Amino acid sequence: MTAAQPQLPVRSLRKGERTAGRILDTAELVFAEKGYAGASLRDVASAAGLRIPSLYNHFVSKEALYTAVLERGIRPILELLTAESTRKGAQRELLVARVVEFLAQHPNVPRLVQYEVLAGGPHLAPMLDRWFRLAFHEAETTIRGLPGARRWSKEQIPLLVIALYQVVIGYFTLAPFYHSVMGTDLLADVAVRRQIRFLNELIAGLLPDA
Amino acid sequence: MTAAQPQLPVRSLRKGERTAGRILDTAELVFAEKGYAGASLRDVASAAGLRIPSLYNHFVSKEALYTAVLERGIRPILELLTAESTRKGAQRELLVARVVEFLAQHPNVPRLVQYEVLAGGPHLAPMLDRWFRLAFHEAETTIRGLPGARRWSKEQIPLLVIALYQVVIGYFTLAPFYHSVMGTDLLADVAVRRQIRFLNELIAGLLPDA
Amino acid sequence: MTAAQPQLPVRSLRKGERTAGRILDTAELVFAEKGYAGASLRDVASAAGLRIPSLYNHFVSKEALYTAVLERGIRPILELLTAESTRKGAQRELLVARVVEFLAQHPNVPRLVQYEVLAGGPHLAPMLDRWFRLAFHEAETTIRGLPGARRWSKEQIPLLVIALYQVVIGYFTLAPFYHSVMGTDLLADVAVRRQIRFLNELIAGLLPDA
Amino acid sequence: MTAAQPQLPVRSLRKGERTAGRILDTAELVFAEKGYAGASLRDVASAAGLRIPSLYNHFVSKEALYTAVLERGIRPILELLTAESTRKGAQRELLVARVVEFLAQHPNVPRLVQYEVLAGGPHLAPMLDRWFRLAFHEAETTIRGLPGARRWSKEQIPLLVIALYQVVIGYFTLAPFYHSVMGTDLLADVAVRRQIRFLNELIAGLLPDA
DNA sequence: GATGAATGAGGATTCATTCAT
DNA sequence: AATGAATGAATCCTCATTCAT
Repeated sequence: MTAAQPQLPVRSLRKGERTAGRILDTAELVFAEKGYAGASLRDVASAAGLRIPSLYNHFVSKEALYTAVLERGIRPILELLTAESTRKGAQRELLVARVVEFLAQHPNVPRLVQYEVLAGGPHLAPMLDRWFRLAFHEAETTIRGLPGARRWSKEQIPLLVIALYQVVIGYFTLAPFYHSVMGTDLLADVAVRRQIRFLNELIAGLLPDA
Repeated sequence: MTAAQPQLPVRSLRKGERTAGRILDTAELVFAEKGYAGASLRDVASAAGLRIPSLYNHFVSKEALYTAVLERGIRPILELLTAESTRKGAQRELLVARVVEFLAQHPNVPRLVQYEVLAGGPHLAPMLDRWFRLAFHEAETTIRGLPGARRWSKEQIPLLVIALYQVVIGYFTLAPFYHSVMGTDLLADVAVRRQIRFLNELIAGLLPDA
Repeated sequence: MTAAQPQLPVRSLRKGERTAGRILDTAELVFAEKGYAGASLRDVASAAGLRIPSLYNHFVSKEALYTAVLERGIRPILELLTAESTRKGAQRELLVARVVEFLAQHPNVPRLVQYEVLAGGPHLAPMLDRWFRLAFHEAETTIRGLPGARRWSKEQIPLLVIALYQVVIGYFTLAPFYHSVMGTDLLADVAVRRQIRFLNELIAGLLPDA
Repeated sequence: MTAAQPQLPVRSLRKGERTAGRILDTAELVFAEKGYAGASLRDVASAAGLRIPSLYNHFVSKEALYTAVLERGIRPILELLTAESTRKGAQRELLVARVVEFLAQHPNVPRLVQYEVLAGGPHLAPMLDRWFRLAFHEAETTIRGLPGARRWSKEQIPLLVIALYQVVIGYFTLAPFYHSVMGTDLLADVAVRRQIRFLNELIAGLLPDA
């Protein structure tokens, strides 16, 4: 507050901000595992090394914490999409790779989104709404501009978008369950790279360049 | 259920069975909407026109009711898959159509499955386990036997199966949210038929016959 | 439910109704002692010999219980006033006596009312509102019709009503505190009879008949 | 407060004392509105433009703050009574006027007192105890010495005191509620003067000089 | 078979208080 | 002197479950 704190580095966070970040991290994990209804503040607090009331020093309610988690998780994807949407279509392979790589590093996010979609989410995350509309419209127009899109009728384009969305998101959504049932860890590095390659070939198959 | 109840017409069910069925129906809806954690017996009971304790005359616990709902929802798909798996590969288009048609008529089922998969399900539904393994292995071997499979490497086949699974299931999972956000009802008859056609073309595109 | 319960006497209450009544009784006491904010459901439950959740089998919330207590306490006075208001003015001594006797037998009621008045009550007890308006208007017109009212100016009548209200109610409101501080029990039978006599003389002094 | 702080002008208060005074002011308001149980330190702090922990720099606990508010509110009345009690009986009209005027300028005080009386106060305000005993005894002996007291029996004198107490205090206690229900502001200047006149006439009626 | 009543366990949230800064 | 952060205790309330009717 006074000018007498000179050497405080720009990057450093105050204690409260660090705690809030830690809460966000653990809450993201808990919500991604159990969904909003299934997650209790007790889970979040104990995973964060706090008592329940302490959470209220950083977030005004369970719901506020949840939406904060959601916002923080989704915003980067949003930015990725809006940034990439200005580029030329030829770089669409890169976009898929980037999104998948981000999701692979934040595997909680697709789970949060899936839970939210299942719950009918909008009332909990109005921003999800925007994102969906944006992403789907964006994808549709992008695909329509591709030469390979001639294979699909006008009404099939949205179905293609939905399908791609499910393939991309669902891979991560399914991962833990797939691991426990089939024994294969889809989140391992090799697996993710393989999935990126697969997705590119899939897209190439569905939207051939020539 | 057995023929050993002489003085009742074959089709008729005892009152208790009718009530149990009604409970299953409403519970399926409630669980599909809110997931296991988010659904309360109060929701189920009031939707069924009963008081909570009455549920216990038909199911020993919330969990038992839930697994009964799950079993009843999944069994037909299981039977569909095992029955179809004995047929020749040329009929795979039919299989997709049948599965999708079943899901379209029971749109709660894919939602139940998705919630369950997200929750890490096995401990709640041991039968889901069997089904997954079976379905995925079945699908893999079926695909491997197709001529169009040459396009995909051995390691990509499971990814293809996962992708197809997500595309089929996810269509219904997403439907309510898609409706509320985009205004299009994916569960309408036309939409479902369009999706079946789309899926056949998609499969044809990914696994060309020649 | 069936006609097979013949000898059930009309007066008898079902178990649930008895319990609800008991809860109302103890809640009245607790709320009268501590006010709405100061009373906890724990107090009420343990005084009623129940656990807290059981209260919710009979009242949907703390507030609902509170308003039920308030209604039950105030209604008889309301009826007393409306019934008496049709009588001739000469019997006003009787009215005071009746009200005071009722309050003496239900000493919680004036305390509930006082707490409620202090808290600004209306939002908790919309019926209190009606009662107040009714009682004050009633009293004003009654007093205006008396010969002794000539002593007071038009603007003083409401003040007289307020004063009488405070004297009547306040006697019981003050009783427990007065007892603990001065050692005199204002709720004892003799004391109440003395107060009735005093009130009549007071009224006679303020509104002399001739 | 003491003259021993040379370099500060006599009237000025240190910053801390100013803050403490502000806290007392807002706490008085909050406690008068909601009572001790219904008021939270959050209410007090935010009304005072502070955060909760800051209150503890000035008062060691909620209870200490409360009793400080009570003391500060009641002391002037106490002083008024003890000072006036030495005067001659003929000036009793002045006494009533002074008390009522003080209460009109500090309408929170009668509310605090009423809440406290309802709650059975002594344990929270041992000083209230003294005051009550003093005030009631004082009033009794004063009244007994008046010529008009012959109308009342020995046992009725305390009842008369109680009645007068209720009339004086209750006017202010009722004011906010009366305002919201009847639309008349009893705390307005005219209303207060009218009440003073009314009280004098009331006393004159009950204790006629001749 | 249906239900009112009762309850242990747990839900989110508020509160008064403390302490380090 | 002011406050952000932390917390034990208690708040109201919901939940799944049981039992007597």
